[in-house]
Amino acid sequence: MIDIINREIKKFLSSIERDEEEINLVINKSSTSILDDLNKGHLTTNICMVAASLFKLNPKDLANSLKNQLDNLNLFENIDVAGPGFINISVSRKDFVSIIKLINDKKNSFGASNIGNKKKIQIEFVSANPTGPLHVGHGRGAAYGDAIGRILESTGSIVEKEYYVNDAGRQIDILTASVILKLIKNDIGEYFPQNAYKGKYVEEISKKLDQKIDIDEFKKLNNSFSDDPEEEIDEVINNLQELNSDSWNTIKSFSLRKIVSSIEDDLKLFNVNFDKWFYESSLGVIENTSSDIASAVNKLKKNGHAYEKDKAIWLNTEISGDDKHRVLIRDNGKATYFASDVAYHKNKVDRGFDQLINIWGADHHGYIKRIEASLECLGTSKNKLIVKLVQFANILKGGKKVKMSTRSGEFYTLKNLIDDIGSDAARFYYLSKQADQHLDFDLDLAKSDSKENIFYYIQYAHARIISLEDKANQNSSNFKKAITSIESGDYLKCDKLIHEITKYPHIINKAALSLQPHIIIYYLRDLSQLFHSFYNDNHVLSEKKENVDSILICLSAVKQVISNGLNVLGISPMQKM
RNA sequence: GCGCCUGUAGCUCAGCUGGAUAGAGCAACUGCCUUCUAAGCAGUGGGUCAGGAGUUCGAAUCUCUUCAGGCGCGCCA
Repeated sequence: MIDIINREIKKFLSSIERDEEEINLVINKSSTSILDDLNKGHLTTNICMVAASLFKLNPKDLANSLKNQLDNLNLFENIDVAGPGFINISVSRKDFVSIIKLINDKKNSFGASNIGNKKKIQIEFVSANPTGPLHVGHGRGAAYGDAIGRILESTGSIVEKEYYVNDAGRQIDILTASVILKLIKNDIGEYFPQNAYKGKYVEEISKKLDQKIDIDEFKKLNNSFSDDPEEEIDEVINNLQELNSDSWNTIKSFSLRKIVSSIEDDLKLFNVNFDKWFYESSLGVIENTSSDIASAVNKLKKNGHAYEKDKAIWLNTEISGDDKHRVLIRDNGKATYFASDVAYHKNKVDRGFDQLINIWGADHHGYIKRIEASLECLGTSKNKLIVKLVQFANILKGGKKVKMSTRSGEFYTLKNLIDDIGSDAARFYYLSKQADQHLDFDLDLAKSDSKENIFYYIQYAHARIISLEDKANQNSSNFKKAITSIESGDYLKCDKLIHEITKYPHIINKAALSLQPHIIIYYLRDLSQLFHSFYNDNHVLSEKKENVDSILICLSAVKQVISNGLNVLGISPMQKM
């Protein structure tokens, strides 16, 4: 219906003799949409006001001529010119209620579209260092990345979800050292460097190690190290590596494997599944000229964006407005983390994605410009990459912030959260606020049984409809599959609900285009609120037979929309509460 | 100092590619369960959209500026 109106608007605009460019501008700046308030009609367009301001015409005059043109189509029930120049349109009753049948026919696929045009999109998210369990901060990135993946997929994009495993850096050496120190703790008097990982999981990994690994050499660990915590941990790492490099490597890869698989397990519990786990180490080392990392750096050197200064290799990142040049290869010959990341992004581009989406913690925002610069330097538009920042989440328990630092070892993990309130509620609350804004995640609220707990409020609507259907089936099983009394206009009390479910596909499209899952949550709350209100005002099963038939079919569409909305967020609708 | 995010009701937040009277929930106060799930519904009160200036027929929304809060500014990862 909106398409028809838009076509007429185009015709209308061409009739006022303006060049095509101007007309397109008007079309882009205006919008034809579903009216918020059903009392005003079903659809609305602000086109006349936009055109009036651009063409210096009177908006009401424009609106009246457009109204006449639309009237002549004989398609609509009623057309009003309202306020400063809105055109509000009411469609026929038959068209208005047709959405019910459409939803019940399309079922799970209602709301799906092809606006994504089969674009190949890669989303990289979570990508937490594999040095410990995921904490609640990572959970937000996981929920967000996975949700936009689902939304984009349902709107016709081809999505690949990827986790980048930082397995090549110093952090893994610290982890390895931590595990070894736990192994030999009885021989070295419980010595433990300040900067080593102290969490319980470290000891658990050490206990799972194969007994046959030779650890005797490690017991000869020096007994004095630097007072500086950073230097201390490096000295310990070097010392351990020298004592037995074979065992070191074995323990290192074992620890990494254990951590990655526990991260994977936690994410599965959270209903997040990655298509690919990409290891930083697979980019190779700079010394190997055929490695990804060497070829990326060489390409940058060749095309003049990278240069040598003070024995280091620098990249000129000013192309994207970065404020200083960045080091790729240190003066000691080792590649920086940035160099790996440049190579990684080159690798992604080479894999042929149309769009890359990175979801990063907000503390990485300073990093965006240099990565964009590296893409430009490698001959790829920086527009190929979208970086979405996820702000921190504070977890509140009893009104107090819950700590989450990895080093100290004591922290509230994502797993703890899932055990506490369940994966669905956790995902829901993570998604309930725009990702790039601070979130206070109140655990007491997530468990509470009031209307303030929107998660249950929405689930309750879904469960109530199912329960109503069950009751109806017990009473009598021969329901007509027809909405006769709603269509005829005999029964009007579902109209607000019908109007609301009409909006759903637009909501999904909006969420997809803006990468904002929270839009769906607020929509579902509004829909649920309309349902609860309807449910309280009307005792469905005591209505006369034709009405009951109609209402049940309508509510089944409402149920379907709630279910689709939750599913696209990775949340399972509840059948019973 | 520079950069990014934020400031909307007492509290937690929607609304932001400019559009109709700025919305929810909580908290406060009133009502509604011998009938389909009260984790529900209906109602009342509550606003300098942080302050100021500008652009516009029209600004919570765009621009500039001030103030306040969070985060980031390594040859760390």
